[in-house]
Amino acid sequence: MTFRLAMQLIDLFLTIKYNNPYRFIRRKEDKVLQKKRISKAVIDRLPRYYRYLGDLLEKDVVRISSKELSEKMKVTASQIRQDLNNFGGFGQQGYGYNVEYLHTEIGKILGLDNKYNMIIVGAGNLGQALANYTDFERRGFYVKCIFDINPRLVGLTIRGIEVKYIDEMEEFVKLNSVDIAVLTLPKAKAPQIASNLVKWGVKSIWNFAPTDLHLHESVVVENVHLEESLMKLSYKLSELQDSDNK
Amino acid sequence: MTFRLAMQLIDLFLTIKYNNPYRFIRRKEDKVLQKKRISKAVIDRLPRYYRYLGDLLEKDVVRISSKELSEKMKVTASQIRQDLNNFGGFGQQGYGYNVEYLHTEIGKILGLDNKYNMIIVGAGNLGQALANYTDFERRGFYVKCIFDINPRLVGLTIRGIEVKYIDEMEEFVKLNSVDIAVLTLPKAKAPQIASNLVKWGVKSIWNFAPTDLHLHESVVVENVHLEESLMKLSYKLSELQDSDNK
DNA sequence: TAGATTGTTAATCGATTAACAATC
DNA sequence: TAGATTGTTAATCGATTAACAATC
Repeated sequence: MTFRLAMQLIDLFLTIKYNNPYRFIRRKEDKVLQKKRISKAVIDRLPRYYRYLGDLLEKDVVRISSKELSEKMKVTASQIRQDLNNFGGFGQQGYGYNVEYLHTEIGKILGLDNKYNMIIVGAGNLGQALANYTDFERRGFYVKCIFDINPRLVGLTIRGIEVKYIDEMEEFVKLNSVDIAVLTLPKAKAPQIASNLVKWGVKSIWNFAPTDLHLHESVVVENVHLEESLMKLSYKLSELQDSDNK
Repeated sequence: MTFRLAMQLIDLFLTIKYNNPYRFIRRKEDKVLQKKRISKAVIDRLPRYYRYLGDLLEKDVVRISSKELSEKMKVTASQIRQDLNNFGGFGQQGYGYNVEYLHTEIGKILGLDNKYNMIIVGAGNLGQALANYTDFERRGFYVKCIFDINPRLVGLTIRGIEVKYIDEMEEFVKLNSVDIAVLTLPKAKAPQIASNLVKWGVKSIWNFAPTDLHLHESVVVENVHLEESLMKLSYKLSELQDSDNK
């Protein structure tokens, strides 16, 4: 009862001072209670911030201002501050941001303070390459098993990770908590296998097959379409040649 | 002289009919002469249109309306029409779009009617995986040579493509027309090697090293940052769990 | 305290969607 | 011709940038 009264007094005060009623209440709702939706554009930039902060950390840089960081990253300081303030105030007026703290906090936002179990489906060249990539483990992503349909690949071991026959996948997924399934297989097989994996309890798909997967909205899908990336490159190349010819 | 007079008459006519002076001339400038800048968002979507049209083509679909396509691709029909009309009118009122024609035209816009010579720098797992990927050739991207610093990899042959010692790269690039260099090497070495490649005449870089390359603006760089893609996935996963807990 | 730099509001810019006349 | 669907303008929406008061 006294709390409510106090809030009302604060509101009154703010109303008079800023001509802006319910400011205090509104802010609380926005950030703490409502958890407003973050735009895709912001999320796309977060890993890049994380990478730059990691690089600074390696160089033992202790603090950085949004202006300095903006010059390194070739974005505006405004955008950096705006982006970060979606998640909270990580800086300090007159000082800037503490590099280690901000790095850690963005890591938490990205979910890098968790551990993730992955399986790779498709032990072809790309699947093997990803299994060999040790950097993922540093961020908490662990490849637990690889599956393939080709008997010649079954039994292989990559960095201690076994390649099993695809028929064993259902049991494995049901017995183990698999957070992420990496699909490095032909596009014809991807939709069916993805759908099964989800049925068996996999929560997210890192999809390298050149097709869009239409799964239940609660399933997280992140696509890596290499061919599309290469096409964008060739678009830019042709554009360049066109302007040269003028 | 008569041409100019005719144009002026058309202008006059349009001015009276549409109360919109110089419409004819303006359109010509916009699309044919001026070649207005296409936004990144549009270019990002082009390869996806290309892929869907390719799929339709395989299923022998002859025509498609923006509405039908929009339902398949889960975008708005408006966006499709708006996107395509950046490059020209490919459709026909009352009919829609001819799938094969549109596919070919988007291919041309993406520069897929050209051939590109590529080299891969870094014959590790990812480099080898990309060298083995035959689908690129179908689109006109040819891997001519692979280079590595590791003597144990030098001499290897992948699909007939030789792995050469990195010291031979300068000569190779200068003697052959290399359009695209694929960087699948550690981030520490990427900036220096990229800079050298550009000096020797390479026009574009497909960069898989987890770092941003700062090269002359005339050089096309397309990044594939796998780790960042995985972080976006883990962000979405944590977001999901947060909302489950509510 | 003075200077610096954030957090945040307001202004601008650009991209998406809606609407509809043109036209096949 | 009537129906369908584009190409294109206008309206809306969202994201980026600018500005500045708050404050370390």
